[in-house]
Amino acid sequence: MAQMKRMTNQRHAIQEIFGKTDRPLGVEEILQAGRKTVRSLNQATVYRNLKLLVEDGWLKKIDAPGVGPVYERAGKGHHHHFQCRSCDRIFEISGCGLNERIGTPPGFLTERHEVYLFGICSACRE
Amino acid sequence: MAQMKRMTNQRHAIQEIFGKTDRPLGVEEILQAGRKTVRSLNQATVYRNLKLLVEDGWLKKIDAPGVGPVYERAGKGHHHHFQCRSCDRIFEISGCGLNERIGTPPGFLTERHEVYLFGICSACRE
DNA sequence: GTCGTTGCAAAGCCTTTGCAGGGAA
DNA sequence: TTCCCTGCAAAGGCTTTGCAACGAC
Repeated sequence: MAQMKRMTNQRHAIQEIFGKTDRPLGVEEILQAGRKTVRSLNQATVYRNLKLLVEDGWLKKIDAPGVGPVYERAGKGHHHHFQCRSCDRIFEISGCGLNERIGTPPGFLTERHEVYLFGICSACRE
Repeated sequence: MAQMKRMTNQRHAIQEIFGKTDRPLGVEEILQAGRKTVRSLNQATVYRNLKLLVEDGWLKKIDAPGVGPVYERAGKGHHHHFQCRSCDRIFEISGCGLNERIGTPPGFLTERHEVYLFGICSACRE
């Protein structure tokens, strides 16, 4: 578990952003949104806080294929993600629909899985 | 489509590697394996040829979460991948196991999907 | 006053690119 | 001979790290 011993304006600003979004956010989005609250907010600070918040179990890092890492609140229950090939944004999708038993090779042990859907989001379809 | 106008020892060495493996390979693995045939093989050459072979439709690039990109022969039919958290190697798994009608949000259009299983491969379990 | 945090700049990775020489056709 | 391709080194993009100043408690 991380230190997280002091609450700063910067960290508070970053955490607040995740209360106002329903989709995972990338580093640059977080930086831009955070600067609306703390104008001096630095990239390195964002990286450091994201790392701490992940270690602390408050955030979850998602490595969606192709785009960089995105972050969402941890503890949301089992779900997967949709990635728009037009705007590159990631969206949360509910449910799972995967039969895990299928395909695990003999002798292998499957512990978890991730499903990514790719396509066009509703905003980009219009 | 790419140029690919001349066959070089370097490119031939890289292509040959994919005839001898049953799992997707990363850049470093390809470089090391290729140097067994062409000792002067350079990283930049590997990157350039991988890009050309993907554009040419001979290879497929897979962005597995967490590890860097890996490459496999194209045209293998619909399948997904297993990633070992011990050795980080990626394995091909047959079949799909995904219920197609899962969770695409209203207004979204799903065009394709990827499934990643994570766990321990048989070699690492021993 | 402590010492965790921040901003800035430098340093690290990984990947791409510029360039001159080399080799396939 | 042509000009695509390679090796090398430099440059890019993203992320991490060192360090002095700052500020939460």
